[in-house]
Amino acid sequence: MSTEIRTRFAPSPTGFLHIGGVRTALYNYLFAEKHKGKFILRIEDTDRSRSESRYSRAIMEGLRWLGLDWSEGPFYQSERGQIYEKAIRKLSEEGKAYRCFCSPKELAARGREAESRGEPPGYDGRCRELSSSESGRLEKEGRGYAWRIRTPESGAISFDDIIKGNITVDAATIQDFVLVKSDGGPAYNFACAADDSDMRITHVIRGDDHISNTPKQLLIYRALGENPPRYAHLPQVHGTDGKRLSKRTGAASLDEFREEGYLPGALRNFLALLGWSTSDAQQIFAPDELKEKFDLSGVGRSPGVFDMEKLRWINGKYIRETSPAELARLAAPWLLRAGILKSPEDIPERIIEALALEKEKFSTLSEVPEKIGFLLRDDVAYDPKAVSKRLEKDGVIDILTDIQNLLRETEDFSRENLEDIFRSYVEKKQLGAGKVFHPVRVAVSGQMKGPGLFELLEFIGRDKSVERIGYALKEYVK
RNA sequence: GGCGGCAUCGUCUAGCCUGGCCUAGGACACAGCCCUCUCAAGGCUGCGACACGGGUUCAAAUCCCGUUGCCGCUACCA
Repeated sequence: MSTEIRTRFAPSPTGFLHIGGVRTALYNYLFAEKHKGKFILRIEDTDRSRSESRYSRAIMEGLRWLGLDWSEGPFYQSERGQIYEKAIRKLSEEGKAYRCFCSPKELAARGREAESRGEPPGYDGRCRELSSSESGRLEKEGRGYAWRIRTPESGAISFDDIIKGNITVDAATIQDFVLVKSDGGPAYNFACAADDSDMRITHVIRGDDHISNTPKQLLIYRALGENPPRYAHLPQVHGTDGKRLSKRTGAASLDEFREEGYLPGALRNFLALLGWSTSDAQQIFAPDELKEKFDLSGVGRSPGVFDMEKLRWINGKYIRETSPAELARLAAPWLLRAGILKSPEDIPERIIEALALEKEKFSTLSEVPEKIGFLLRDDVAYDPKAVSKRLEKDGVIDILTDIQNLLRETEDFSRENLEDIFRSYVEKKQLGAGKVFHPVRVAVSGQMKGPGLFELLEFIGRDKSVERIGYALKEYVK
């Protein structure tokens, strides 16, 4: 019988969800899904002064938006005190942890001293061999204390990382680090290992900035007498400048991507590819295809740079595959803000039609208003460049006049029929198609770019088209 | 400083474990062409990389050693 795969995402609520963290969450989710296991959410809020519940809420909302639904949790470390107390009691009884009465101030001072002497800073082991009577006396004096682990003085600690391979560290380089802080709360490594153990996590998938923590956590597992999970350390994600991803290099928090108008599916697709790939280098994945194909063996070892251009490309691909009606629903917040849409509940058919005409031109949802605005406004904004290039030319006056007359008489204003009319006119007059199409396009829309001419005319309608050509003739054509 | 990690086109990467099929493949971006009424989309072509130096071998991107560079940890932060 194979054991259930259990992964977890363990953010600390000290800020908004960073895009690197999102990728970590995604890999954990995908790995668990692929193996029909569980994906657990654990909020690491042991830093009482920096943790805020609004961040926890934002993190969860972000994960839900991305579709990374967790199967257990959220568990808050701040509510799991009994777990850590029980563990520390066991360790203390077995002599694997001890109380340290040195205050942070003293520690810092001794650390600086050691450094000035050219020695490595860090804990000097002063309280390690305190007798129980001394220890009791110090406690009665009312001195605060922290719990430290008794670390081995020699030997090798090694583990086989799924991504990085075998990693070995000399135990002597690991100090007696703090397990429980003097405020009674667990320190990171302790809370993490105690929880991973308690939650029966089978695979710890996290950023490789945690590699140096792993031996410490292994030591805790060993002291607890538990079997450690498998570890998979993901390479970091950097910005274009090679540093940690930040606002300066584009965007850093999930919310920013959401506000820019990236689709959750596109972001998942992009993030999955940032560090992972299939051997055939597939770029675009259908819904649910990621969780089938994802595999930790396809994760690379080297850090990656967040490529905004590629994200835009993927997002555009996803937008092109979205139906106009769905797209209208998704773009509603931006349309609303631009004043193009009045109510998100009631999306006019006309907006959906406009979207259908311009769909392949958006990279993000935030670009939608500016790109369909010219189709929907009543007054045409004539682009000066378009006017000078396509209207202020010889022969335009005759062409527009002819076309205006033809359109005025046209009952069937469908794109197909319009095309027939234009084609036969062009043929009859022995003109190049562009010679006719371009001025009409500008006269009717004010722009040089846009949908195909016949779709454009059909969309605008006969009366408006005729009227606009008349206006252009009067105002712009010489 | 110590310890650990990483190193293929500008970017994401395939290949590395199990040397030869690699005159190093794909994707984004960029350039050109095609399609075409414009802009896109799409198609095609091009540009473009094994960090450096030694070794092992008939043969190295792939194995070994060293150098360099970048990153992380070295907290009673997580």
